[in-house]
Amino acid sequence: MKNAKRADIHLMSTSTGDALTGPVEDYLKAIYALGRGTGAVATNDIAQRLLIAPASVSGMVRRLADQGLLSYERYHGVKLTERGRRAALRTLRRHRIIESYLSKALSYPWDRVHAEAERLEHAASDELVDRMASAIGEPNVDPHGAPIPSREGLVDETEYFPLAELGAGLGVRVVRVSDEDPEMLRYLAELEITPGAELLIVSKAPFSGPITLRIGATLQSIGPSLAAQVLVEPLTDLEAPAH
Amino acid sequence: MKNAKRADIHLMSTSTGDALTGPVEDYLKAIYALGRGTGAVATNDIAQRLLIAPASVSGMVRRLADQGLLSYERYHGVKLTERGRRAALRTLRRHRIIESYLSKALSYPWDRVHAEAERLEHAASDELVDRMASAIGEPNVDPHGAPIPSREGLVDETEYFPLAELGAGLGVRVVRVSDEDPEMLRYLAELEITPGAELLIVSKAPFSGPITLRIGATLQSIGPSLAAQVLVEPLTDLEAPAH
DNA sequence: ATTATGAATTAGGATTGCCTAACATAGCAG
DNA sequence: CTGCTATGTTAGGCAATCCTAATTCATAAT
Repeated sequence: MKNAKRADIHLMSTSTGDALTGPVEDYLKAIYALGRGTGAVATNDIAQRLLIAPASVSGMVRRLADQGLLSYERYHGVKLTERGRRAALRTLRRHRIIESYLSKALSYPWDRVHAEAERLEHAASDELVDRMASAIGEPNVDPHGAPIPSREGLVDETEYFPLAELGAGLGVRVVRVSDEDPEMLRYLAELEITPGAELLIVSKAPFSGPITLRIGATLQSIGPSLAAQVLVEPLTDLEAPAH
Repeated sequence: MKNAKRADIHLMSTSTGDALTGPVEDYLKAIYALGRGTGAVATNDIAQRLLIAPASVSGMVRRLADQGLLSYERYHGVKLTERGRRAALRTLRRHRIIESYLSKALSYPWDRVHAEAERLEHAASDELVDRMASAIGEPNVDPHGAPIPSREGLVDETEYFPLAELGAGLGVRVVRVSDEDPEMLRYLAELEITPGAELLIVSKAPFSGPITLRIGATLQSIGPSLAAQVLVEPLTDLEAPAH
């Protein structure tokens, strides 16, 4: 019972009594993202995502397993338990609500909401997050199009297509873009490639060449690595953009 | 140069390049509060305020001195340096802006804004805090009446009188109440003893007895320890409340 | 079946913050 | 001026996280 107070210091999220630290929440988020909810994740991939040495991940992962947040077999990767998954989704909800709130209520620039939310998600109480959500009308997606888990821990897990993988001639609607790189986000905004935008894949140069898109009235070419970060859904013929 | 990354983890406030941890910001705030800006502070008092063992304070205080945030002589208390004072005021500004924002923009209950701000102040960027401030019209005081330091680190340091120290017969305006105890705040709100309220000290029972106040049309008695938490300014005769 | 290669783990450290127990100092009371 | 009591400090530890270096394991290629 000694040192009982210790953990209070970086204690997070003032909520349903878990009390996870910031780093722990980050690990869970990373594992969730890498494993798409369920599915085994390699410790090296966690390390890479969090910019942490692989050795450090081994240690942390053991502790998380002890806490029942994930199951773990030496040398065989990691899988979130139901508790771990719920904790990850709670953090994800916080993150995305905060992003949405910053964007809508405070006109926070969309390329920077991610970084800000990355810190606030560990400090905001459930009450605050809920107030933010209701202040902006309980959105279902964040500014980058990522689905926001419900209070009950349900998420839309629909999978969309990376723009890079679809063929020329197809009309698509942008559903979601990757949110981490501010510079990329600024560029995408400049091209008007944002969630909801409709565009036509005009052509794809071979050998991973540039992809030409018609966006509104203009044509733009983007590289395949950028196109891989843009998730889209095909438009039905009925709603195909006029050409 | 090893372990250079370490500090990034709990790194705060994304700002003018300092990068103080949450605990460090808390120490500086405490020392500022106890020393009223300048003035020597006893390590024991810091310990008491932060609910930390005195021994722990000795250690931390040495580190803060090494970082040039305070000056410190063994056995003779602690004093903020100019840098320390500026850091404390920055945190104080964050705290109070956040409180004000939560209260005004999100209707956050006034007895809980303190606790929430206590965590957010270590995570919010300067940009966010500034956006919050301008969203609510750059307030000068927080919901409890505490003055908000300017971006440049200036604060109104006017001293007011604890209600407990003034004599019967005097008309006063409530300027500020202590913000830490939610229960007390709820009670004060119930009595309508909130910043801006005008009231008349009707009588003071001797031997630290209750103080009777006329608030609007009603009479209320409060104990001296509560009255010590309420700071007021005397009304000029011209604006004395009608009786 | 053996071995190279890459993935993952252990070993050994560092840092921040906090704790308890034991010791030291200052400052006043006599 | 001596000694008590307050207050403060050191000593020794622990827990969370991270790091580098060295080692172990899994597996695919010989």
